[in-house]
Amino acid sequence: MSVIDLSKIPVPEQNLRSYLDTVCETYELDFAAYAGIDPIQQTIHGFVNYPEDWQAHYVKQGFQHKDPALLMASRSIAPVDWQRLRKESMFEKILLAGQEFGIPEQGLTIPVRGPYGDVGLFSVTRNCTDHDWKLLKASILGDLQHAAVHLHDHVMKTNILTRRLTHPSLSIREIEILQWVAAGKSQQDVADILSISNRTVEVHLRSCRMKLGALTTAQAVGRAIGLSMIHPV
Amino acid sequence: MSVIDLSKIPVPEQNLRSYLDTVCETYELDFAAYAGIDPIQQTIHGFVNYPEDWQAHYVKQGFQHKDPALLMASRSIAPVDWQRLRKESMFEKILLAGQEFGIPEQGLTIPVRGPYGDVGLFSVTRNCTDHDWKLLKASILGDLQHAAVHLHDHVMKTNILTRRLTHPSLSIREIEILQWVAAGKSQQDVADILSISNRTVEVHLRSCRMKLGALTTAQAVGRAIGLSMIHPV
DNA sequence: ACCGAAATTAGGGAAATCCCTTAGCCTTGC
DNA sequence: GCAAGGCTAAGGGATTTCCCTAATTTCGGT
Repeated sequence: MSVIDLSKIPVPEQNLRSYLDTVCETYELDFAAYAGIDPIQQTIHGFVNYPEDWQAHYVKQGFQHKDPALLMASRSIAPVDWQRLRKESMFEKILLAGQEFGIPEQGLTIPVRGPYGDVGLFSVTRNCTDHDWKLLKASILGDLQHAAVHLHDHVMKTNILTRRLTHPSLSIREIEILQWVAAGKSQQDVADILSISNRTVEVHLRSCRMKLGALTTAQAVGRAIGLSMIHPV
Repeated sequence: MSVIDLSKIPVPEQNLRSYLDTVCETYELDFAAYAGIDPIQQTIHGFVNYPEDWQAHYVKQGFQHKDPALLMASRSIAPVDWQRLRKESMFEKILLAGQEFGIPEQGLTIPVRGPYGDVGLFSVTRNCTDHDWKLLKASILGDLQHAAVHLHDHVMKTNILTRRLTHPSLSIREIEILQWVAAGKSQQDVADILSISNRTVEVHLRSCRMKLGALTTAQAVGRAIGLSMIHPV
């Protein structure tokens, strides 16, 4: 449950954190942050270009699990402007704490989702008036949205979050059978569909459970979906 | 600042079609289309400003279930340029069929996901050379991304899809029990944990299955995870 | 305050799954 | 060629899930 600084992880290409810097420079922003939610463990991994001390304070207080900006954005399709959160006490608290570290009041969090329940939250901040913020936002929102998608796509492709999503190796047959079970078929149904014995189906399912470390078939289905090895039907 | 404010568009669906027209005019595009995928029934609802006859032909052929542009975009985070699909025979077939109705070769499909497993696919097309398309794309991709997000957000906030999604409202008890089952607990385990009868647990699970339209508990777990109602454990 | 819909609680019996075991055939890799 | 692992198949018995029914409680609406 700790925030991992992805910028310290060796990435074949460019340092992701410097990408945030570039975004800030390009769009006249103060800070930018990316937080990726691991769809399996529900942990949050992030990298930011906030000041180190604010980052430390933020994590120490466990703000990443309470921050209304992240919570609301993780339930939203459209970007969430922090102005809409001002009435919330928890947000006020975080904002107040952030002021001591020079964190601006104006901000915006953009959610991006992938097909496997993965979520990326891209936040940017700027110290300015409400009016200026509105103007700035309107002019760069499209680009920020694009940047957010690009960022999350890149993170998911460079195995940072997905590394553990591909490891347990079910055989093709096992995945095939588990997919049918996830589609609501009984063992006998699957046996008939695949023209094999229901006993055989059961052996494969047991193998699936063992490999996935699941106690029941239902749990195995859940894990396999969480691991994006099969899809919910 | 060429982004269109979707929030000012009235509710009825006919106006969404006119929004597509507006997008096309603004960005010098020929056609635009939106397709929303119901995560439960796996059905596709859409509206387009393609010619009526192409639309009819497309649906009649069942292309919405085979179209590589839709399939790939529904598994992608980033937008999918149709140029990347040219090698696929099915795409070639659809493109060839579309040519008779004046459907351009250049196109782009942008996926947008919501927190409930809902997916919106926003496609635009333009008849031009590869080079011109590349230039156009680079200049408007951010805005299109933004438009796609607001389109899907708007549809989800007003449309039938939303009703389908918010309606499978499992009770707190049902979610609690399904979450335990997803964690590998048996009915009796859950009964002991919650200090209720295993019969009661079973009834709740049956209710879960019914509400989620699932045939088996394993399928219900899968769907609930797909809908982010519970988490894989 | 009352009614109805939904949630929560169970029991009994039928059906399916799960576990342990053995075993032949085929492919892949060293 | 041989070993390892995947796919197939099966019996028997214990456990679990599933289906039908039904009582009690809770809660929003008139």
